[in-house]
Amino acid sequence: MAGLGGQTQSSSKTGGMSRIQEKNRNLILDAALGEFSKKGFSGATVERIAAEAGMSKSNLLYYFSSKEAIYNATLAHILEVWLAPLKTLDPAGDPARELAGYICQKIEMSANFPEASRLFANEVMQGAPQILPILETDLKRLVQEKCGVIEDWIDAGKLRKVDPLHLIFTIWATTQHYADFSVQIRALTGRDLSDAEFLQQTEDAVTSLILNGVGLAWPPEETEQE
Amino acid sequence: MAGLGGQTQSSSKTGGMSRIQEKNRNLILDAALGEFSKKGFSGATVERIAAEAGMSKSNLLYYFSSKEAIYNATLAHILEVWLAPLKTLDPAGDPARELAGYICQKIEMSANFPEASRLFANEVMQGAPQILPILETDLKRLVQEKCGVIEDWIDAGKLRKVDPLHLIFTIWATTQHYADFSVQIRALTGRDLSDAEFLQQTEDAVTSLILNGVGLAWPPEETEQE
DNA sequence: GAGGGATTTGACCAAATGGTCAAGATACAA
DNA sequence: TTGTATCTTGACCATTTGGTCAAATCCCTC
Repeated sequence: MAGLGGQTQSSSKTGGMSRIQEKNRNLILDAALGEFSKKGFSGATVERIAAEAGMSKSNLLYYFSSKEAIYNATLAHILEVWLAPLKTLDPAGDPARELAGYICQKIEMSANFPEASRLFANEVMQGAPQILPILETDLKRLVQEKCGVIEDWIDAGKLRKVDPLHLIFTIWATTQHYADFSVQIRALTGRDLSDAEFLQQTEDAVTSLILNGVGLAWPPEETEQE
Repeated sequence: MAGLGGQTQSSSKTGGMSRIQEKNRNLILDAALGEFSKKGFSGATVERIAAEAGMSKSNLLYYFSSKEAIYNATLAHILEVWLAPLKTLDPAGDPARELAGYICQKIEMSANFPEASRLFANEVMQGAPQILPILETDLKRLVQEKCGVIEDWIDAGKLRKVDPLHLIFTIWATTQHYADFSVQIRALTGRDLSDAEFLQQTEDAVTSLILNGVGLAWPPEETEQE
């Protein structure tokens, strides 16, 4: 495995692709996400991905040159949307609302795209063979920027003094846990995030725990919305 | 894979085993933990485990009848110690100290046995094919008991009203994150829990975040220790 | 130190799997 | 319609890998 290089030209760019190509690539990526997230890279088989995508293995290999290529494309495909929520943390916004919003976004990602979460978790747990470079550059830059935002909130006295890095890690850990360990959660509670009521409960519990953890009142006093 | 049944007679019971047997079984289990945690069940190979344990594949299969048997034994071997900390939550103790102690124990488990954490995470993420029954019985019972303890603290007014289940999930998620995602954490911070200073920082940050999250003062006022 | 069970191993096997290839089917432009 | 590029597939191959087996070696008891 050689790391996800530049050849992953366009995950969503439709340019220069026939209708058939675009349709089949999407079918494959969807199937691959299911298979890789369920079985991990080694446990996944090209044959099953092809079957799930409704085509022959040979045909799949016409679109992606190797198993690793499918894996990289799948990873690239989800990475963007997966890391997006953090970018929305607005320095100018109200810290409590910003953090609560971020937490809820992440929990809803876990609810709506649990497979993406597990794929990402799997990749990182195996040592991030493909995405390590991205973590060390793009993600690191983004995280440092947002740590700065949180620092500023702290310096402005809006937040209790907390290490921003560990706050971010805690938010990631907690929110993704509900996707990655959903089987365990279902075993213990009989429910998971696909249950709307449980989702709401989870958002409330996690948000209130973390917001109070950083010294912010939550839920905000309902004096006036405007 | 048929689930980890009763045939896993004795993970630590030394009875009825020659010295050679005990030595080799331990060598194998150690090697297997490394391999399985690094590569997952499918990615691991019996040959590599054997090599790591310093014996031939054939010999390994003399001690464990199949790859799955090694995997189950490894899982059983770590499960006990992995879930132990929760059992120490003492209803009679001071909630702040009890929770802080639990959190630190878990973080230190992540520091000292990151492979066990990743093996466990891997197993659960794949749907817990082997340990689901244990989760649904033993773990469920234990968690319910400890939720009761936390409820009692809340009813006694010692804790802010929080869903105990989500509190436990948050603690698990946060503490295990530092082991399971250590590669990502190293990519972002340049350090991980093997660094004593970072370990201390992490314990402080996580403990303070969660304890304050449930409405407990932390660190406790240093009035008098006795 | 001889006998016998426990331990160890290399040779081997069968199944699974990633990937190739050449031939056939399909869609689309002229 | 027809020719060509795109798309699709079954047959096939090489490698990996879990597991078997019989033969050899070791260890321990008597």
